Amino acid sequence: MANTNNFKELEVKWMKFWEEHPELYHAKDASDKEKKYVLVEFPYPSGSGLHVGHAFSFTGGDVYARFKRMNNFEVMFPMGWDAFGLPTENYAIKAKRKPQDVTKENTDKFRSQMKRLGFSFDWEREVNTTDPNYYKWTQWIFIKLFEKGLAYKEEMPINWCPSCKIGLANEEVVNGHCERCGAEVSRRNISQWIVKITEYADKLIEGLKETDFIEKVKMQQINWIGKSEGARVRFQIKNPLSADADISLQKGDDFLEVFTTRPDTLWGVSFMVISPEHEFINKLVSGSDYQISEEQRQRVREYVGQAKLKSDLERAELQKDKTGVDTGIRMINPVNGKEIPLYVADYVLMGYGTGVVMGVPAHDQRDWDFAKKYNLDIIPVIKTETEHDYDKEAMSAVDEGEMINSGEISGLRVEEAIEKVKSWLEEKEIGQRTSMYHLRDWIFSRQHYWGEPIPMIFCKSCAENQFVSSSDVSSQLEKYAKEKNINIKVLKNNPGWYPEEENVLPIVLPEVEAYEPSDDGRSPLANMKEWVKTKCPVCGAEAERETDTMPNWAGSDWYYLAYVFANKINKVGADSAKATSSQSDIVGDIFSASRESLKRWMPVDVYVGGDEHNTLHLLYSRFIYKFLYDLGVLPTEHPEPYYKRLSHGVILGPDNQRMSKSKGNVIVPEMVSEKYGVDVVRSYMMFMGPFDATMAWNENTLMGVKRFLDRFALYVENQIEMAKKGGYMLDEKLENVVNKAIKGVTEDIESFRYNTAIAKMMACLNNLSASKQFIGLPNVKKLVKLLAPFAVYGAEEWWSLLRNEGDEVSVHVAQWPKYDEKYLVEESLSIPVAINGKVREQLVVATELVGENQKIIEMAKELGKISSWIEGKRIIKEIYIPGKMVNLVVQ
RNA sequence: GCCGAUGUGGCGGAACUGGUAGACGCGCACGACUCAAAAUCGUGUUCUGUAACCCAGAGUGUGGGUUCGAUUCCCACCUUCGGCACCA
Repeated sequence: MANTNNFKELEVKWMKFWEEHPELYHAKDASDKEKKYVLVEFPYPSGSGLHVGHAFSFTGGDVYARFKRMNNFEVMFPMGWDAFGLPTENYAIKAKRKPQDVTKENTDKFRSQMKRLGFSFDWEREVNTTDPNYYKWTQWIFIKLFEKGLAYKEEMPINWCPSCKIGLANEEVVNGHCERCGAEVSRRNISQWIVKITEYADKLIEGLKETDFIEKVKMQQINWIGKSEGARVRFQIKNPLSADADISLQKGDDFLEVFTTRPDTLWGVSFMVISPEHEFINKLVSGSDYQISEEQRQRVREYVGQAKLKSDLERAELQKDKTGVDTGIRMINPVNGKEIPLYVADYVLMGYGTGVVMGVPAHDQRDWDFAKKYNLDIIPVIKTETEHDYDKEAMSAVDEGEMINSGEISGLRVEEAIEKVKSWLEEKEIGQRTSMYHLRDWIFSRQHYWGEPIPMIFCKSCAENQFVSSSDVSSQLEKYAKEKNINIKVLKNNPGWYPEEENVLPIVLPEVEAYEPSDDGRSPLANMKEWVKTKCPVCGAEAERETDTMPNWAGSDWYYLAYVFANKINKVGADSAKATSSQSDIVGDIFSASRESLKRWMPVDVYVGGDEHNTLHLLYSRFIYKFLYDLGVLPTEHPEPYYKRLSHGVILGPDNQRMSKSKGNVIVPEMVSEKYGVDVVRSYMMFMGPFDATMAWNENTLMGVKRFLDRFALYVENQIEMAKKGGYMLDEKLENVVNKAIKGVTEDIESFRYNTAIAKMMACLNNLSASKQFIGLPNVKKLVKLLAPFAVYGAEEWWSLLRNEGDEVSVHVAQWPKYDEKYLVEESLSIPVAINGKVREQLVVATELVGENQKIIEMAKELGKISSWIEGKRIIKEIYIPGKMVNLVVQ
């Protein structure tokens, strides 16, 4: 019998059975059933195997998938491997092995551990990002990004991790340190591929409305994108030395542009500040084009020099103490013609806005700090009902009130003023409405081996010839652009760069001798001279392949789509050497070839993942989905990849600390399963607390769950014995217990409240076993089904003992039990009776009397304790909430 | 500092739209079984007062408010956690 002591035997038995019946968990493309796409984040297959976090979140997804499957949905619950990445590469270097082989080993290990834990993954849809037939399409997507002008090459300072020897995206730098290894990040100039995710900033905000993510996740996404609406405003530079001086600013020769979210405060501007990195500063200190004294020029030069020495981190740390220098330049405020000084100060960032800000000390704390220090005017332009002391601090972030000291807009309310000034700026062509984003473009190049090669070719000859405007090359380029349907601008913006021909994809990672990245920042692939050498698709000259690879995110940006047509991704394992580039059955791209399947399965209904991926992975993958959608290869109507996002919690070690090898508090699911059985571990993890909570592992609580499962097993056994003896009286009360459990468990699983679902089954079993009566085998079967999503092995065993002719071969595809309303109604119920809101006694009434309000109140008053409570007192109010309670207000 | 959460017994946590606070589990106490222990089973378990109760009072971070009635709604504050941080 299936108690938790012979669990090993059962696990072996049923694992084998499921292995022989893959159709149980296979998601059919063609089926009359409604679809349900349940996705859990695919893991990075590390060498140490599945950890508790994996087991926990996968179980959460698995319970839901099984539940939906039993509720007659065609469920897709796939699994794959996000297998590119540094740990494998580092391990391979150390162990002198091929990353491909290491990956194969790790994924095999993960797969078998997952099978043991009883996850109902559809293994026919397994994908692996390092499979050349998978990354063929990752590369294809990149080519499309390039063709649409969303990927460009740029020489730019990047965040460089000296320890990992890799460029990092802004998103991967945490407080100036490498997210992965913690080393301090420095700056380095490297030519990088950049993806223009900023182009989708608005769509990524808008799209959130179409999802059912929890508020927290939506806020994280919105904050990360950081949209501010405002206006650009041009301020004239007063009195340049000569009108035709060789000064080129952003849009002309004699003005500087600022970005402001509050154009209404323009009358309060008493100075301007420019960032030390601004191009104008270079011109100012090096030339003699502006009428400022040599002394001032020298002071600016010194200040800029000092600012350069500070790291971003230092600059941020010194935020309270604002420093700056008057440049000597005077600006003209366009709204009132007032002359104001231009300062240079490092609290103004070059990377946001225009690198120049207007100082409104009365209404911005930073400007106020600066104005106080340099004794600049503080001009209030907004008046609110409360008095404000401008000597103490700024009155910042005021979004209501009345404009004052502001010429023709004085008297307007703030919102009106903002609108009016914006229109006025546009009318007079001094500025225009615009938005700024905190989100930066996405640095897509990595200088490592174990990643997808970026499928681009660089032709030096083309790059050079384009600029000497050889008409011959130019026409060839135009011809190529036309043929490939690429906007010629894209090619001109990236001189010499062309995508690989689609029909040669995938560009397979060659096997190299050494995987170590070089200190000069080039990827190990650069050493593969033969591989690097190729022909220019435009001029035919000798050209070079890109040697950078893609970031980790690339493969996970579209994997939820890959599952849908996994059968078309010709799996050849992780061994690139055996890869074939021909997939004759696919004409054009695999997305278009899979329209029907995509239509059927997308979007993902429930996406289970960790908080750590709520910003980056979610944002990147939503971006790629939207891009593919706009490209027209996704046939879905929903412009978002995931409908619901579920953020799973974290399991801490028994000491209430995050698990780590150094603390020695790591719980390994495989070991615990070995000791107590998979069913116990799964059920315990789901019982610990809410699915999204942070909880400490506690073996005592686990023992409680084990006891429950043992008692359940014993109960089933006893019931079967009783059935053999035959003849039983149906007890309505027990029917009520069973049906209440069905209702409760069903509702709880539906809303991912697994902990209370299990609690309800415990309560149910406690009630049933207390009675020691036979409840009938059909009822026993119902209970087994309720437990099936959690205790997958035990349930299968009990089912095999209980099933009749014609029943499903596996409990996991059996019909989920339905409760019967008639058993939910109890004969009588007990209504609490309160005096002044405090419950004093229970009134037991027959259910059919519940609606008779007056009668109930009278009965309540007659109860012994109640009558003594109200004796001699005046009843002011009598309240009866039908079926819920009686409250008598007395004085 | 800003944004978002969070706070309930000795502990993990229940209480879904305001209606019996503490489900379920752990722990603890007592009892049964046992030579004994473990395991298992049974009973009790928010706190205070009482030998004890069908007794009384207090009680969901703090202070106020709305209500017949508040863990739940409103206001102010505090704690802890997560994210962002000179973003103009």
